[in-house]
Amino acid sequence: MARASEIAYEALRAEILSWELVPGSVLAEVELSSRLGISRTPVREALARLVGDGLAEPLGGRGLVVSPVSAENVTELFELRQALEAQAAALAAERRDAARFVALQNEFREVPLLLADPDPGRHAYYDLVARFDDAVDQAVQNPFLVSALNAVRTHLVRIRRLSHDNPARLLEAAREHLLIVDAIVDGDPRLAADATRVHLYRSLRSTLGSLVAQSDVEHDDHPIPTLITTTKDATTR
Amino acid sequence: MARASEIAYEALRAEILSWELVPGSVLAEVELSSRLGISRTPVREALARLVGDGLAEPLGGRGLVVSPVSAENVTELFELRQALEAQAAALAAERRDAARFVALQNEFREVPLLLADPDPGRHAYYDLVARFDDAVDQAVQNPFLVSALNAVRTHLVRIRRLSHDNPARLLEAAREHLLIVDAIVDGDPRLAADATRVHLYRSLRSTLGSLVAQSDVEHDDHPIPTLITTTKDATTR
DNA sequence: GGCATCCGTTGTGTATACAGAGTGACCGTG
DNA sequence: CACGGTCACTCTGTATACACAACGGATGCC
Repeated sequence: MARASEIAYEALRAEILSWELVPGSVLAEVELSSRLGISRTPVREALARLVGDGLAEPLGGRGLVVSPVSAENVTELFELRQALEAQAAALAAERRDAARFVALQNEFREVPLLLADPDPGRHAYYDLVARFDDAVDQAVQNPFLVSALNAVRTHLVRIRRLSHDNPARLLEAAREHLLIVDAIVDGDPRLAADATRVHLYRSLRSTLGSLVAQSDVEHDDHPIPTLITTTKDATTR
Repeated sequence: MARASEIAYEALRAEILSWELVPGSVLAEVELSSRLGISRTPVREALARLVGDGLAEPLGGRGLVVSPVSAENVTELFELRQALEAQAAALAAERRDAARFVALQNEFREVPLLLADPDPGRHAYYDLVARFDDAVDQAVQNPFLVSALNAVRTHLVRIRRLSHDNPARLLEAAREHLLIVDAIVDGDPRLAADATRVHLYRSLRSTLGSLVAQSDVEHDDHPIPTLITTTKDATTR
């Protein structure tokens, strides 16, 4: 059995990323320690790591809450993401193992067949993107860059629960990804970076559109101000 | 009086950045708690934050050490830094408060006069660069990007102690910075990003040259393998 | 009836005590 | 003399107990 603090961190992180703990939820140490069946000490360590990840933040100097998610957050996050992923794609194009990306190339070409079935194909596509990200991480050979990318991806997981990509968008995204993979296979850093920026620009536009739409729906049905807020400051550390 | 864990974190962080704690130093909880005059609990919290910052790392699963610094680290760090600072400069060019950067422009123009006195001018120049960084941070209005930049700058502080910039390099750097400021004042994002990449490329070359030279000196005088290592893995989180 | 103050409760921050595991040294044997 | 085993020590990980500060409610005064 691993350390209790590690278990607590993984559990809380998973609950936050899966929206079981919605933004704004209070993270009380005693409540969590009793719920997780461990003492307060490892819970404190887990909470400190969550604050470091930007998933939790202090609330008025007393207590912690799950950090909010807003449209401003998404735009700001994508500005960072664009810089990181464009650099990663460029470096991957220079240092890649060609065979591995040729294999990914073939997989991305078959995504339209994959998405014929709407729901199982969705997850298969997300798995493929995850494998692409792993391949890029290994190709760049840069712990600093990979660490920063993983931090961004953590926040993206929460956002993905907000914006439900429609099948048409997924097909577009697959074509955009394929272009990135092509550039990496060709060893063209400039094109890889530019194709990445194109993909992320369209992805952001799609995400924001989905956010606004869902925000309106929520507003009509039952107002949940904690889900989509217009808070401008989400301190990430 | 602030929290003891905060004091411990700031103290240890300062000692690591100032090379009072050299890379490879063991960070034992009991020793630190007695030295800092506090109990182990806040020390543990401080150490956890240092690991999160990448300033400390586990050693073989038992105990923590101050993370090493190597030439590979510097190159990798600059690959991340280039992506972040180029993006920050571009966004700053779009969103800047023109007056503030015009003031910086005048200051950078007078750096040659400043560096007439070698030693006091050095610190005055570093202060100017710090104010420039602050101005960029405020201009970009992006907590995620600023947070990532601060993480990189933390590591740069340690590296700066290794590579002593010579006056000629500082003059060059000032000219390069001035070009970045010019681009930001002109509201030219593309030029701001490109000028930033030029500056960082030359800065990296200078740093690496200084590193190798100092490494040789150290090797001749008294070998300190912990200072300049060829370790390829520096886990940053 | 409204507002201010006081007290109780709750929750964080810190200290200390305990358990388990790994490492090192020392002793015994081949 | 060398190698292996065992014991003890030291370290981290966890639990618990205590102190202080803040928030909320209730009560008394204006």
